[in-house]
Amino acid sequence: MNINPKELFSSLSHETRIRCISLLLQHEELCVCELTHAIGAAQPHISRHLAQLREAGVILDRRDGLWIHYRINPDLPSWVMGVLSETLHGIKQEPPFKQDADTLAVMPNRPGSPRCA
Amino acid sequence: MNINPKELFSSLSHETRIRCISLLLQHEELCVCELTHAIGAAQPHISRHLAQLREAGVILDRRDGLWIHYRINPDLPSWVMGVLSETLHGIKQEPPFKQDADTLAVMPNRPGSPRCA
DNA sequence: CAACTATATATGCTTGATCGTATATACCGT
DNA sequence: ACGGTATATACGATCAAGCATATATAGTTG
Repeated sequence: MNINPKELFSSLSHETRIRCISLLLQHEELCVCELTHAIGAAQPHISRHLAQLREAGVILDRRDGLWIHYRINPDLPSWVMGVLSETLHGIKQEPPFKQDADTLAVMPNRPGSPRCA
Repeated sequence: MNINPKELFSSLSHETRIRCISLLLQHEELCVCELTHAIGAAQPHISRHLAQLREAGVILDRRDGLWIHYRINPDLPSWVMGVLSETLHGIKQEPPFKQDADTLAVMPNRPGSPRCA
């Protein structure tokens, strides 16, 4: 796995994309409808930004029936994982990131069984 | 000191700006002519990108006669410093960052006395 | 296979970033 | 005050990102 810093930081320079990454760092795997619900934006908006993160190699997707589950790419270089976890640590209690996590936590009818607490 | 992640990552999503940050993380303080020489770009190009980093709050400047010395803002939140040092660790041996550091090391006629090794 | 759900992509448009060059500002030495 | 050096900003043009809406794809269920 390879990624250069400009690509990485560009992929993170949009609030929607940071919100997705923040949620994915806290949940291992999430499908588009969960991200869409938590963030409260239109579905094509979320999909477009997830596609950018996927193209940058930051996240991976997995189809499961109707749902497509996204997760952080586990093969990212360790410095990139370091950047992401420093960021999560710095922002997860701040708006809108905290609210996103809370909204997701109480989301009804989530597909599949939640994979982590 | 406050900075939000979108601002931070936008300020880092240009190769020139990452190159400046990488050098500044290794040198405490550098003037524009040193950055210009190390990176090998036109002076207005470097100045413009330094201004963006300054406006984002990532770096500070200090005038000393003709020279303006830039440094990493020491009051950045610790997660931001974490992001920067993880990045430096990941890239400092890679091109063009390694070459920039080498070019700076052998630069003749550097202004002032170097403040660190 | 038709209707439905979840997700992705295309289209036309608007906005913002970047570039090269030219010029302005600030300070120093004479 | 003048010429020179270091740095910053302005200008006009180009290129990339983003948006909202519409539509396409893929899978599921009846």
